Amino acid sequence: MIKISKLADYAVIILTSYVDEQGQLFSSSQLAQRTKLPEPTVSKVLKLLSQANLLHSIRGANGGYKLSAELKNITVLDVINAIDGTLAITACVEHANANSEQCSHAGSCALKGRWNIVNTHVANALEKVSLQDMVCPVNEPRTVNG
Amino acid sequence: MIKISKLADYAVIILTSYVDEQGQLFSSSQLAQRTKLPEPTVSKVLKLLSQANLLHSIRGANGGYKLSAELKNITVLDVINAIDGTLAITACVEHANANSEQCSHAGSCALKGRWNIVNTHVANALEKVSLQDMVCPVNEPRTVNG
DNA sequence: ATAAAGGGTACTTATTTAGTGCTGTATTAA
DNA sequence: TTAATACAGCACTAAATAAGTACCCTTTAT
Ligand code: FES
Ligand code: FES
Repeated sequence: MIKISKLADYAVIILTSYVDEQGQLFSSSQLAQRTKLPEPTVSKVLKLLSQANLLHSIRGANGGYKLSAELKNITVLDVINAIDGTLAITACVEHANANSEQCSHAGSCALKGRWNIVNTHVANALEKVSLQDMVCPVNEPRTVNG
Repeated sequence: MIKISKLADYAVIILTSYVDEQGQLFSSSQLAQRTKLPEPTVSKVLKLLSQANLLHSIRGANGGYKLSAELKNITVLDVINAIDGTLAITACVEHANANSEQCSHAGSCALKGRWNIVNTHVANALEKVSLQDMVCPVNEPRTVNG
C-alpha cells in the first residue's frame, strides 16, 4: 500500500498547529499538549523537522521550536522529505538516487528505470499542496467527522 | 516512507512483459519465466490482477492470462488499486472512504479531512502514467543500469 | 549550581508486507 | 472417464519496516 508514514502525518499536524501563531516559540511539551499527541513521539518528530530546517530550535531553558518559514511556503513534500528522506517510490528509484548497484530485476525488466517518471509525478503532486492549504478554513464543511 | 508495494511493482513488470505480444495468452509459469520472478509470487499477483479485471483468466489445461486492455489504457493507478486496494494516503483518508468512525486525531486537529486533497493529487499523478509509458523505448538511454 | 529544554543514538515492540502452502474447481485431451 | 494442467481462494509463516521508548549528553536562563 502506498501510504504516508504516521510520523509524517504527525509532522503535518504539529506544523499546522502553529497556524494562528506563526513565528511564535513552543516547547516540545507545549506542542504535545496542543496537538494531543504523545510527547516522546512529538519530540522525535520535532528533532527531524529541525534537522531539515523546517523548524528553528532554541536550546536551553525557555527554549523551543519556531517555524523557519510561513506555512504557505512549506509543502507536504518538504515534510515528507524531512521525515522519511528523499522520496523514492520504488527500490528501483532508490538505487538510481544512490547510484548504487543495479536494480534487482536487471536485464529482464522492460522498465529500466522508468519508475523515475512516476516518482517525479508524485513529487510534483505533493509539492503542489502547502501546509496552509491543509488547514481547514473555519467555516468550510468538514469532509470527515474528526 | 511513501512507497509502492513490491507486489505492485511486480505487477507492473508482469503486465509490461506483454508489451510485444498484447492479446496473447500466457500461463503463470510462463510469465514467471519471462519476468524471472518467483512463480508463487507471480501467481499471487496474477490472481489479484484478474480479480481487478486487468487480466482475463482462462482456466483448465492450456489456460492462462491475457490482457483485458491495451497497455496504453492501463494506468499505474489501476495497478496499485488492483494490488493494494483503493489508494488511501493516510489513515484519515481511509476512515473517510470507509465512512467509519472519526479520525483518531479528532477535534484537536486543524486538518479535518484535508488529506483528501493530497490523496486526490497523488491519484491524479498516478493516473497520468500508463503502462505503455513505463516501457523503456528501445533506443533510449537507460536511467539506471538495470 | 540547578533546572529546563533540545540533540543524538540505540533498543524494543508493533505492524505491515511478502512469501508459502494447501485444497478446491474448471477445462482439455487421451 | 480419468488424468493432467492450470486458475481460485484462503490461511498461515516469516521477514522487513515503522513506531515507540529509553537513555545520556549539551545548551542556556535564572
Ligand atoms: S524495476 Fe528497476 S530496471 Fe526494472
Ligand atoms: S488527520 Fe484526520 S481529521 Fe485530522
